[in-house]
Amino acid sequence: MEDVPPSDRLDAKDIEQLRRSLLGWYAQHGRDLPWRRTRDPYAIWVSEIMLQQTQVTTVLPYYQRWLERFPTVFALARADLQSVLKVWEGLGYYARARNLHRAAQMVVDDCDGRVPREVNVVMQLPGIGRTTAGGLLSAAFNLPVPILDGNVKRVLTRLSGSTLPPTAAQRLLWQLSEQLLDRNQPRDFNQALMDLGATLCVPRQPSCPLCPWRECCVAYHLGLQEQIPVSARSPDLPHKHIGVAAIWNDRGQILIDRRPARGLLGGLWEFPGGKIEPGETVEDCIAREITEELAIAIEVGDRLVEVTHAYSHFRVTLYVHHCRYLEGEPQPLACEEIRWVKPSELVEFPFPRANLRIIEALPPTSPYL
DNA sequence: GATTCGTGGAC
DNA sequence: TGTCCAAGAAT
Repeated sequence: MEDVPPSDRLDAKDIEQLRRSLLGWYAQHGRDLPWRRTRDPYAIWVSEIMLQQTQVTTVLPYYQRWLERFPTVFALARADLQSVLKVWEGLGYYARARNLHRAAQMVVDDCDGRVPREVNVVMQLPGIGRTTAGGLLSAAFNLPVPILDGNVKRVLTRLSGSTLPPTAAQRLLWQLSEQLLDRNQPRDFNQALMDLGATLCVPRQPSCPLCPWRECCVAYHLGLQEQIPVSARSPDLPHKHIGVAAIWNDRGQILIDRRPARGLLGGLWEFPGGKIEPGETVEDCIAREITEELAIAIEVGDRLVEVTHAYSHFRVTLYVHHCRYLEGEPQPLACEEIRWVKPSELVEFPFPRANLRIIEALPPTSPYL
């Protein structure tokens, strides 16, 4: 409280007005979303995890498919990780799927399949932080637990006109979120707050004239709604160049490997390859990487496709070549598992997006037969 | 506290 | 076309 000057503090009347106006706006303009039509804590939990750093329109088809494939926490808990990753394929941040799977097993084993109602308990589950805990408990059980996701952060930063440095701002915003939260309707209030940020109080060109909080918004009255919150300049992303091998054996099968369970794209399958060293040709790189990682001999052939892909903190270009398998038993020296599969079988394995584009470019049969 | 985690929408 | 940024958490 020390960092909030008394003159800037909201009094009880302001708070009540803010709650009323927001809930009134939400009743008219709130979005109709599938996870708002259920009170099933598991379904809401799934939506909360999928929505982390991911827009609603992207999540919708995944959410429906997920609940068809894993309708209950029990179904998810007994599924194997590969099938879980397959349903998550394309959604990104795959640790979310691994954590959700593990957390489901914990809830089944320790809580008889019921989602705990205490913040401190749900936050012990992998993949559930403070914001997800608040979203889950308020939406599923109508419990008064605050949230602070990207939308709410932007809304409250503008409302308060805060220009504090990140750490202090974070404290203030959590405090505001908790202070404003309507104890009588925490579910609707939190959902309304997120809708406000997602539909009106957007990063660029917010629709202030339509905003129910216009009168109380410090940024609006200062004309700073475009400047607040201040956006951090993005650092230049490094660009990695990767040689990739589509290795065919004499049975028309192609070699894929499963990445280590943790870290980038953990547990997903890929075509083997590695970074092109300075002064190295793509062909040399592929031959070297395959020797180092799989301990087999190949002949590098024609270029298949070139794929550029942007991750959150770097870019890659994959230079993919057909390769003919010559000899040696493939060893999983830098991966978890190796398989020879027919092209038609590739759809059964979870791949990252960039590799799906390789699969699209792949001929239905080996070019060496 | 700073990094590391994907992918696509929007402009 | 490039850039920002999404219902953040884990390390």
